[in-house]
Amino acid sequence: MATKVFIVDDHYMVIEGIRSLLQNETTVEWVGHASNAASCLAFLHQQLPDVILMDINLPDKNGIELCKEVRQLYPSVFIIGLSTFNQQSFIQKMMENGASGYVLKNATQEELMEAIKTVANGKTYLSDEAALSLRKSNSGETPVLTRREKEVLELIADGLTNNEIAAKLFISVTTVDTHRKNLLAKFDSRNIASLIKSAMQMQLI
Amino acid sequence: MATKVFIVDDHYMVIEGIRSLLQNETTVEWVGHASNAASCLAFLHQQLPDVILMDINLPDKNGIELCKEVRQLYPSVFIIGLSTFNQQSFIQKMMENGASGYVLKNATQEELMEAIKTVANGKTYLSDEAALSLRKSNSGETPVLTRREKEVLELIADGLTNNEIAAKLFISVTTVDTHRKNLLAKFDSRNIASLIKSAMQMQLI
DNA sequence: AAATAAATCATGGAAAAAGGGGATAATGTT
DNA sequence: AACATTATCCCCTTTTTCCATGATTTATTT
Repeated sequence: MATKVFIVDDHYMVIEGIRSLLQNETTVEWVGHASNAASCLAFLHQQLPDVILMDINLPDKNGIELCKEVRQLYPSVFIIGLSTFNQQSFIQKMMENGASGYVLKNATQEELMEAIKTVANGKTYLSDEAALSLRKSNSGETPVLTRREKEVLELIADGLTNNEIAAKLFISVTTVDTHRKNLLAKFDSRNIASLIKSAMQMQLI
Repeated sequence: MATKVFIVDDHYMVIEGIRSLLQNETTVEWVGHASNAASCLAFLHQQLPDVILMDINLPDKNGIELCKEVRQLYPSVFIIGLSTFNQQSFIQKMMENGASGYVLKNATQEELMEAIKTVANGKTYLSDEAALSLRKSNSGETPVLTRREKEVLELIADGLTNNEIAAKLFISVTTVDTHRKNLLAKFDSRNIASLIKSAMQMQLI
């Protein structure tokens, strides 16, 4: 029996591309597509595919959240993350939220088919590039922030001073200062300017 | 006679999508595709299309530079920028470097066809979203920086202090401080943290 | 229960940035 | 030549950040 595949992507050209790649495959059945999270959920209410190819950038909700929701509601449906960029943070978050695979949009037909087949069998598929950039990120760079640190970081980036942050979070200024110091250490930055730049590049803000 | 169209995009799925969208069109002839700047230039050496659909993110060179080069070498070839995002800065730069149009990757078949037809006739085509975000950027926000200010901004973002920047640029610290103050004013920021965030969002760093 | 990690608070001092004011030379534009 | 912009320079004050060092109370995990 053919594997039922559903696509969620807001880029018409990508949907067309995938459709064209899959149309000659007999082991795969295209059951439909959605261009946003809402219509994806509506579709799943009617019919369940085996595998969903899901873009991480959607207009109404980000794919990472949608991934989590779908997995909770329908544990039998496996999800493959789909993205233009192979950014560690995205791949990681997607996998943490229940995705079974990750494929870049420059994947070949063979790669895509292998991903679908692998994931449909309950296994995990990572494209070579994605696996590489995951390993790279785990073996260095991207710091792991605590909840509080993230919170403080956001406020710093919004231009608040330590005093203002302290007032806002109902904590002492010295505590904010400590968080700030820890942030600088974790990012290996000399000052807030370069810290913000790094954090933005790593998509942490 | 059919309009000869060539595609430069490093995403296989997008190429497939466009090919599929164009294959039933009799007024358009698909003459080939390239997945990077180098092989695009190699192709043009052999054969000249009427219109090139060009992604702005390419592995070896960014589409903006490639656009400029192609227009200088082959003024008869018109270029349509192609991108996932409708970011003012990209659209603007692409148009400044000789592109005749800009289309988002979520464009419909009709939109794409209209863009190709319009551009092939030597006119300009901007997708609605692109035109909107261009107007938005021109009518506010994004500050215009001088050469020196940009230079200083980069160094600040790299974590250098005023003293270090002064030493590096062979100017006085007070001058650097003035540039800093002007930057803060232009970005309407209270401090460097929020300035860097804004500048990163506006793709100025 | 013990160990680890996270969040909290503190002191004191040096360095840097932010905010206010003003001024002159060099370029580019009309 | 007149004007506008850009780049350069200076002083002074206050605020904020950065740095070093240390410590206590909550979670969280083993």
